[in-house]
Formats: sequence, structure tokens, C-alpha cells
Amino acid sequence: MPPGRILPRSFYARPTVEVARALLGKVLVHGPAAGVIVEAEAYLGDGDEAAHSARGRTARTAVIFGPPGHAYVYLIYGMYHCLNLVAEPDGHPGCVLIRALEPVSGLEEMRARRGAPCRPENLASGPGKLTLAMGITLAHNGVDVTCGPLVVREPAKAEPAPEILVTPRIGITRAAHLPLRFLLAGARIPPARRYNGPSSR
DNA sequence: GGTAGGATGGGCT
DNA sequence: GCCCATCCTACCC
Repeated sequence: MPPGRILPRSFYARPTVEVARALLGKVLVHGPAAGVIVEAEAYLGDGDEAAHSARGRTARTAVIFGPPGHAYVYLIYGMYHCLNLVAEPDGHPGCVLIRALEPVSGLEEMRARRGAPCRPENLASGPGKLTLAMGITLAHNGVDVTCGPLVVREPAKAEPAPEILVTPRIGITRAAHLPLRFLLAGARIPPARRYNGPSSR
């Protein structure tokens, strides 16, 4: 299972939607734990009222305005963390929320960190679940994901262009209709996380 | 199969 | 104070 090369900064220095789509099928790696990204959402810098960057640069959101290829991690509902990867050129806000992984290695570490008994497909099938399973915390806010302990790699073997499903984003109230959630069509998604509304490619 | 409610803390008005 | 880019449990079909 030797994974491919680490994604370079140029991968992230593009429009956020492009980065979100391109991240599907790539492998998030943290120590022995790794998983294929199967679900992601784009949060835009331009007029996206749902994005944390929408109301300007603050101490918390500064990372989103910084150079691409860095992690934006924040605490949600007082108990879970969410991982984003910063896109767009330096100075332009935009990030991609990583919403689900398909675990490929380090399953035992993930299970130990999750605590709750769960099947492999539920280990990292949500933004809060995957940060817990991967051991990602606020300590990772701002870290460079083109080097260091937390990285994103090409998959071990090159895949054909994946089929991508596009739907509205989940769990937000503002700008809730925008088609900015992207899923790998072949991914195994738990029933409760499926989407039955209209979708496109 | 589905959903309602609660846990829990930082950021911002 | 209020608002969350969530998850799990309990309970009800």
C-alpha cells in the first residue's frame, strides 16, 4: 500500500470548486492512519454566506485567507473538530471541508480513537468522525499539508477519472441551495448519509 | 427504516 | 445570549 506522491501546493492554488472535485479519491494520511477522501464541500470566498470567511478576516479565519495547502481546523458544537484544506492563491479565501473518508490503513488506531463501536464504513463517515478517527485536533490548525505529519497523497495506483455526484451542502442554513457538495459515486455511504434529492455530475 | 433531543464550548452580535 | 459546516442514543414505526 505505498501511496503516491504528496500533492504539491500548486494543486491547491486553484478555484475552490476545482480543488474540492480533485480531492475526491486522494488519500489523507496522518501517521499510520489513512483514508480515501470520498466526500467534500467547497466554501467559497466570493459571496458565499455559509463560509466562515464570509464576514471577513478574524483571528479564527485568518488561515482561510492565507497560502493554499494548509489545514483550517475549528471546533464545532463544542466537541467535534472539522478539517478544511485551504484553496485559492495566497490572499484569496476559499477552503474545502473534508466530510468523509474510506479508511485504508491504521484501522485499529482509528477504532481506538473513536471509542464508539462501529463498522469500518462508519469510522470516518462524517466531518467530526473523521477528525476524531484520524487524530486531527486544533493543534493542526494552520499546518502545511504539503509536508509534515498530516499530508494528502495521490492514491497508490492511478485511477480512471471518477464519477462525481454533486448535491447541496449539508448542515447549513445560509446559501443552503448551492450545489457545492461533491461525492465519489462509487463510495460506500451509510444509509443515513445518502442524499435522495436532485443531484448532477 | 426514521427522527427528536441533548451534550458542550468558542466566536461573534 | 445565540448560533453553530456534528454525533450518538433513545425511541418509534
